[in-house]
Amino acid sequence: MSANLPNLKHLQYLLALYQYQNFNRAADASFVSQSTLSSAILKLEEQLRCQLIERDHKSFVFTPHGEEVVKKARQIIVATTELSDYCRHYGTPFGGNLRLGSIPTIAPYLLTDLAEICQQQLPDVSLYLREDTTENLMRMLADGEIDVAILALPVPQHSFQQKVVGRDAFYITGNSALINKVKQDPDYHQLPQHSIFLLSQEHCLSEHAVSACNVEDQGLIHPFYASSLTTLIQMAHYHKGVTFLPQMAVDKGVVSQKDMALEKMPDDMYREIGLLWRTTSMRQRLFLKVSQLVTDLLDIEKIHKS
Amino acid sequence: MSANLPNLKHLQYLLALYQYQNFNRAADASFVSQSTLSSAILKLEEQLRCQLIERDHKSFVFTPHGEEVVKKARQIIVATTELSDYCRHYGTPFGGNLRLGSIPTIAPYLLTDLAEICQQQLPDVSLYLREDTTENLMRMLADGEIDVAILALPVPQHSFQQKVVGRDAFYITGNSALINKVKQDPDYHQLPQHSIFLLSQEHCLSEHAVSACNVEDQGLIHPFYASSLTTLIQMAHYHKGVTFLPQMAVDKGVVSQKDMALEKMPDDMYREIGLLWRTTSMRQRLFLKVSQLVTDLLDIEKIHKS
DNA sequence: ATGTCTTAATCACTATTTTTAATCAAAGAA
DNA sequence: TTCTTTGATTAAAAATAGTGATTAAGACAT
Repeated sequence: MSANLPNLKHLQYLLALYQYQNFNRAADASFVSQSTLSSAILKLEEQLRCQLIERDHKSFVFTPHGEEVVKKARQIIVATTELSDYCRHYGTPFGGNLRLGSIPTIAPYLLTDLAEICQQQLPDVSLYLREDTTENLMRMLADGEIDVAILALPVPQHSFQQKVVGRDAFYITGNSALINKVKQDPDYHQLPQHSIFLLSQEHCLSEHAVSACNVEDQGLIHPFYASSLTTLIQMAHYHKGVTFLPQMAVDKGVVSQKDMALEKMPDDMYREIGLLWRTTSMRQRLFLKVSQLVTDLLDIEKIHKS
Repeated sequence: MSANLPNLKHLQYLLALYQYQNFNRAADASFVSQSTLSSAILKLEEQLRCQLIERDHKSFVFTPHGEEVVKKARQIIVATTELSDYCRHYGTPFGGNLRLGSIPTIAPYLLTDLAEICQQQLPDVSLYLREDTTENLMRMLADGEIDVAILALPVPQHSFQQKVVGRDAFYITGNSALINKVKQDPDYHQLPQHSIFLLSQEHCLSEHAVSACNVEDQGLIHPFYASSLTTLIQMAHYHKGVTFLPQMAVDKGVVSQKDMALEKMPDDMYREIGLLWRTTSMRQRLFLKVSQLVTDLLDIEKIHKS
């Protein structure tokens, strides 16, 4: 019935070749000789009965078909690695490496606390942290480069397991006069031109803030976009404008300038925080535990606040 | 970085062993000797560093952990088989074997037409049909035993790709006097005790019909449940009761008794028909084509009807 | 008790596959 | 030119998979 399936090692070599686009470097990275890698690819092509790369005497390119095969091969290797890891840590489900990714508007304010709590509650887990954009983290999650992502929801269509771990309220900060104005009448359109400062496009926080406050009007928003929360605050401060901050950043005291006002926004303005992992992962128990820890963390901050 | 992954062949042997629960039979089914299979399992256990089966001198049982490994191994083998199939039929995306499953209240009325249209529109596809319950078909889909399922929606939580292909109206048929009564006043509670006949539990049609008509009242429903639509009709006929039929069955003339009335139910009483396939499949183009064919089929019947 | 089955594990051996080191030919670069 | 870098090729070595025969241990009938 089922046919002659390719060798997993060969699929790994294929992935390395795709990554390095060079036989020698791919071979080095795989700790095998160049000829091993070369013949593995030939063997794969023979076995699958289709051309994966187009050879051009000196160099090569992947065929469109070859790229599809790479994608699928990656899925297979990820799944098998999951199996292997699962077995290696059987008996200690709350152990092993945990590669966790988060976005720049969460990571600095949540992960230090999380790391500390993990060390207490999950002493056998080795935590590896990674900070990147939502988009990149999703790719890394799919490719098995990280195990869990902590993101601001909602996240574009995906097929991961998702667990909501809490809400993170929005705050408005900046020039006291402007803040007071808005505090009395929460209509942002009364603000001066270019007085709202935002993070650059790739940060989902801007999106959330804009949609939460109905300030799509480009005139209000300053055309220069900051690349981190700290520069964002400094910009708003320097130019006497306002900006939006998530509660977890506020709690960590990112607003230290004395002449800056800070107001919590209405209760319905918040972002949801969620944990994501591969549906196929075999470590759901650990991830659920971690999501509980994060939930507790967010709750504690909230209680502490009130 | 990534470890020493198990051999796919070994995983296949493990699946065979799980299926047959016997080394000799599993070895035969895998076309290898018993010693090969035995050492493959040992090798796997050594490589994964965990016990998969508990040996009891003469026989064995899978450990709970071993069963988890089997599940994951099945995923891996399915994915790799998809890869292999995809390559084998590269260039002819509308070719190859198509193993399609459907439920007993759809299959007999839809699949003959579908088979005919497939032969015309997809001459290079070899269609294999399979009839079973929703639950079993979902398992078979997950395990790669079939490629697509045509089911009545909604289907319990799942992680398959789903495409709605049409609506199938409900009809009521049976004793003319009862049907007339209901026709004038669509309250089913006026019907005599035990006058509503249904299919047995495992057919989702009953569920849909019951929830569509609000006849949860057990008194109305006859305690004997039919196991197919034709026996269902005969039961309703013989006992002068009524029953519900899907339009596709009606269109195929399942109600031939002269003294049986047949009425279409209100427009909002229908079941949705959907195609499901593995999200991981590499043949989405084919499946979308097939779902289009089914959509057309259901539409044509509808037009033909009106 | 005794012999016969059936079970999975083990052993010595062979066949196959994978990997290697060394070499080759082609294309650029210095 | 000469040197380097590219991937392919070769033959030999190493690793792995597979085989048949054998073993040990329980099940079961006589």
